[in-house]
Amino acid sequence: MSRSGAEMADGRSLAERLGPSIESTRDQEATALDLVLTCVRSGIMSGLIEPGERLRQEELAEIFATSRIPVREALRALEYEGLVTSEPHRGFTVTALDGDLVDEIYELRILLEGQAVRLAVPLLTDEDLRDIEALYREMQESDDPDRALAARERFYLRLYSVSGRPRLVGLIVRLRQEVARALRWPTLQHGASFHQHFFEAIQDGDAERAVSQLTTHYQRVAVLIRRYLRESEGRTRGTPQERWLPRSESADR
Amino acid sequence: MSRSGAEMADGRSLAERLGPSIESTRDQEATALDLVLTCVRSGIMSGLIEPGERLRQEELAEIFATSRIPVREALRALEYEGLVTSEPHRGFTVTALDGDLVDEIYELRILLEGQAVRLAVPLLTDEDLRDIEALYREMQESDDPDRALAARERFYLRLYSVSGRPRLVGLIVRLRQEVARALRWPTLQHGASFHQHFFEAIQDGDAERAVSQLTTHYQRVAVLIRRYLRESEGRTRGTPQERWLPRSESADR
DNA sequence: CCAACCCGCATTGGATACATTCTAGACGTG
DNA sequence: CACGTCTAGAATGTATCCAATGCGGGTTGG
Repeated sequence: MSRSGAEMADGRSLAERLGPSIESTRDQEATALDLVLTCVRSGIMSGLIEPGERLRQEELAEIFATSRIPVREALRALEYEGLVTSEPHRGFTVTALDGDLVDEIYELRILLEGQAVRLAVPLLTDEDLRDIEALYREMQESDDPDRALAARERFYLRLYSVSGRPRLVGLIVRLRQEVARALRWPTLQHGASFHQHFFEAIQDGDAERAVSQLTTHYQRVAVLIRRYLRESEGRTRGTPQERWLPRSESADR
Repeated sequence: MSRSGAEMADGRSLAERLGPSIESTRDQEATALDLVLTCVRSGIMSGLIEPGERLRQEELAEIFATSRIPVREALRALEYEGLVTSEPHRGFTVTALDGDLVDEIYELRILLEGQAVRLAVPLLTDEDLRDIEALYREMQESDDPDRALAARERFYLRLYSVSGRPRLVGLIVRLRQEVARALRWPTLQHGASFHQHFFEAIQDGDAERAVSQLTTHYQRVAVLIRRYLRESEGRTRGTPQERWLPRSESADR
């Protein structure tokens, strides 16, 4: 327990990678649970914490200057969100995305987001469209990638919420979150043009055209991510010890 | 702490209702968390624990002879599954099904189960069909409602798993679980005839006919459940103190 | 030199205890 | 009688401590 930052992945210890996020988030979150939850989630989604990396409760507790209890609850919450995986008495690891999982998630996203679009578009009011257009502009014009990504998520959330289906929207949000990491990877050259076509179809009230745009785009993105995963398969990232192979084939649980 | 069974709903204390399930489940589950999770979940789904009933952590901890920590983690897991709802500093309650929620869940089930059927039917092997037919017969011929229900769930699980989409199947299982309580209510007179048509379509390899059967059946069931909810709205079940009205309109969270 | 066994350590799972925050009901007052 | 306040109780959030499990290194025998 004396070694403070022995676990490395991209050369820096977990504490070093998470440090900045902690200080900016502290005092914004009411409880230690929320602090850990927010920081670890953004760390995973931003790629700071790599897929397959092991998350030790005590190490995180030390980093966040708290006890293991809030850490455990935060990790369990992340497990429900799909971002980490746990096995009894073996601990938590960041869920690794494999090609099959990515394909299935994008297939589900096409199904669910398509349904949300079909339900929402006929119900759009002028106020909805104004809000959505503002988010669209923020997303397209922002130079900061983080801001652009955040605006994009709010854009979709705002649009889909019009459907009046909270459960559907909740499922979509979780699926998007699960693959958000992958969007950091160099897959989104033609994202801007898709968003333009998609938004124009929304503006025109043409749900089917929007769904069609969305479908072909997601299919393409899934292929790109799969290719990226295959290409990066050879070069091992992180030390082999930290690269943590699951014991069983796929404990989906 | 001295009052062992002060909380009643159908006349028996929570401990009395959960007791048998505990003893039969203990030693099968690895951790205390799994024990509480399994017992409370089956208690909710079987109707032993009523919608709207309050679940106090300390009471459950006492019942399961454990501490509050595994109880809390189990309740959080059930919250994620949608079976219980929590509000800060007010505790956990069994999620009450309202008509809108039921409608949305059945809409989602039509979407997701329809997709699973379309994916699975073309892939069915002879072995798959044999297994599925065995489960179908068990479901139709069993006199014990519990056995019939269990067989039905395994029937659908076996069928949908053929699709090779574990995430899709997982979502379906959770949605079915959420409304499983409602199926205890007198809504399924014509269930048998639907299952027959559905199974025959599966046997014929006609996915679209199966999806069409499923769609109209689920739409009808949703209407029946909604009517049942409206009719039973007047007569309060349980003592008024236990009947726990949500404070806000719909904290879906 | 290699393999199998065994012991020790690291890590997770769980229990108890305490501080804090909120709710709900009773009480008093305008 | 209505409304605000106050207080007792409970539920939550967290820390610390103990038990159980799994993994790896070391040792010993062939």
